[in-house]
Amino acid sequence: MAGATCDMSNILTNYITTLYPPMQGLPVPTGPISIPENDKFLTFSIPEPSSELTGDPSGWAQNIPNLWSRAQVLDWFSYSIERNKWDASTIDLKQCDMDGQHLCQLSREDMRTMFGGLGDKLYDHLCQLKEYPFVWDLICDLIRNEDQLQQGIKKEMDIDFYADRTIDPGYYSDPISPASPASCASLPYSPQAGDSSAGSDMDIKTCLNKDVFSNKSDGTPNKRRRGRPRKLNSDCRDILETKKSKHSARGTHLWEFIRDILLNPDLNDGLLKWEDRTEGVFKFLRSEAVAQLWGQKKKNASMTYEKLSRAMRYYYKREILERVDGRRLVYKFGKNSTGWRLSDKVSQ
DNA sequence: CAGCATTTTCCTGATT
DNA sequence: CAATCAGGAAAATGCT
Repeated sequence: MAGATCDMSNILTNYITTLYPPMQGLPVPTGPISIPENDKFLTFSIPEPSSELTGDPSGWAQNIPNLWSRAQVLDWFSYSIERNKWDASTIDLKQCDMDGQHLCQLSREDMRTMFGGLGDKLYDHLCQLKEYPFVWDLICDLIRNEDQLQQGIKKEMDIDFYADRTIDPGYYSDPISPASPASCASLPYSPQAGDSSAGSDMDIKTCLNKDVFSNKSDGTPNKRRRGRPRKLNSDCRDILETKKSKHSARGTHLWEFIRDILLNPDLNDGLLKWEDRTEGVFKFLRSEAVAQLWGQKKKNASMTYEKLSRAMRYYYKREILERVDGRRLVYKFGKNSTGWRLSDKVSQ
């Protein structure tokens, strides 16, 4: 795959923004990226993104938030205010004077107190940025597995990259939100109007406005949820979803969701663990927490491990998972799953 | 609109 | 006993 590096880097850039809408419009890191391959390193060059806005004068997007300088923090605030079409005069800029480390220590509540309705947006975006390194890990993983990369790109691009540039807000609300252990994980499920990170520019303002008053006034068609209707009562947690945009599944099937958590041990806050990395055997450590996250992704607060596991069992027949007998909470990836293997020695 | 894919929900019964 | 596992059924939603 030596000669293909140039093409590959272009593809990668597209791939990233396609797969991770939260990164849309963000400056993608440029320059060389090295991936260990056997005992040498392969170096790819990531070109300047050709996308529209690249408003990042101080380079905050090139770094993880923790490492931001005061200037970069300030820049990020400006960017966010602009991006959310927020009225800058309502923000006290003195509050923005802090370094990245300080910024990262703020809780969602802090943000709300300091920045009102914008607080949630800021907090969510920050969570995404913290996950940035993970995105690169994933990309590296994909590169190592050329097959998978090709397939993935083809699939994703066929579907929506060339089709239209409208990003489905519900699609990638949180790439791997089990990440951000300290911050996001401890949050109670917070059902903002629309997905908070629903970055799609088109209705971000609407979302913001709804956020403030959001009481699920009606008028919304209120579609039914996927699956057989619940029997009744359960939990009348109906604070959810103001509107359900399109669908959310595409590209994020349950097994992929599980795989992606597994692939990111640093940020995988003890949710799942590999039992046998090479064989693809893994175990749920916090089954209900994983189910909740899955539910969050699908905007379904009533997801439980019980139901999630039913879906997992359906994978046996399709050989996406293999059965592991006698071991509770243990599953194994099957031959029809991809993207989890460490050394999928790719044929030349 | 039909039919398919992929869940989601429920349920009964068996195991751990 | 509480969690899980096993699957069958039925139903929902998006896609082709």
